[in-house]
Amino acid sequence: MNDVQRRIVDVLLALGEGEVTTYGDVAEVAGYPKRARFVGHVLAHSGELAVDVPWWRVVNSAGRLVPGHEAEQAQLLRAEGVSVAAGHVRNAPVGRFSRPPATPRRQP
DNA sequence: TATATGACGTTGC
DNA sequence: AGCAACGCCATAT
Repeated sequence: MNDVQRRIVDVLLALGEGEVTTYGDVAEVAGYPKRARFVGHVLAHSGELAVDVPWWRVVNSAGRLVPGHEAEQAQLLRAEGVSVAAGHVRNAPVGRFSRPPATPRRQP
C-alpha cells in the first residue's frame, strides 16, 4: 500500500458514528485535493484491505449514496441516526466531520 | 506508450 | 432539481 492510500484510509478510520463525509472532503483532508476519484477506488477495493473501512459514511458531493449499495448504505446510515431519503442523505449532504471551515462550501 | 474506465467534482444551462 | 461537458488521476488492458 502506498502513502496516498494510507492517508486516505486513516481519514476514513477517523470517522465516527453518524458522521458523513464526501469523497472530495476525504481526499482534501488527507492532503490530496485532486484525488476524490481515487478515494472511491480505494473504497471499492476496501475488501482486499486488512482493515474494516466505514465505506457507508462516504457519499458524493451531491449527498448521493453509493451506486449499487444504496439500500444497504441507507440502512447502515439510518442505524447511526442519519436521515436518508430517495437515495440521498438529508442531514449532512456535504458534512465535513472534524475540520475547521478553512474552505467554505456552498450553503443549502 | 496509448486508451479506456471509474463508489468523483465543478461549472454552466 | 437534473443533465451535460470538462477536468483529474490511479488502474487496467
